[in-house]
Amino acid sequence: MTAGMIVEVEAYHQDGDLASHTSIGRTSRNEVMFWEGGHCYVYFIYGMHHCVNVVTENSGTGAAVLIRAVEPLVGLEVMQRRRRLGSRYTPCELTAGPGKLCQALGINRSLLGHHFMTSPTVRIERYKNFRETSIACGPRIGISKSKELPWRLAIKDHPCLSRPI
DNA sequence: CCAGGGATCCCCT
DNA sequence: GGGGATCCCTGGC
Repeated sequence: MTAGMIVEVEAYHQDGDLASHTSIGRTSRNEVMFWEGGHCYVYFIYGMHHCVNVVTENSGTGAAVLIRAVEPLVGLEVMQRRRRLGSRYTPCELTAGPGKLCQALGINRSLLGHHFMTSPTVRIERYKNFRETSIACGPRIGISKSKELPWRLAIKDHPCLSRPI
């Protein structure tokens, strides 16, 4: 088993967000983003990487939160093998980035459409509470449209962020 | 240390 | 037929 604490996310929404996969309407690719909140939306990008999202909102609304960084907590040796890192690495390198964390946690499209509360292979549960003042927000990364939306959220100054916020 | 480019596949136009 | 919610390695300073 591998596990970690989510430390950085980005929100995507059908309404007024041209960077969202759902901004073009419902297609076979983005279908799961229109399901009930709590489902797992995984997509493959740049020919080599997976990204994992938690669907949000009610059924019929195309919205999700992309998980961008995790602090690794359980199964670090497994993560190291999956990431194909040598012996010199810092724990955060395992999971500080949306593609990296999918590789480290073994997430691929076989999990597409699973539910994070009921799936036998992937789950999200409450771990810690953070004050609102310890959360930072800023522009999302790697997009060209709707850049202005401050929908990247992260734990302030956490060492495992994909980039400082 | 940083900027640039290649890898490589799926889905939409 | 082409772009993309990325990553890693290279080359130049």
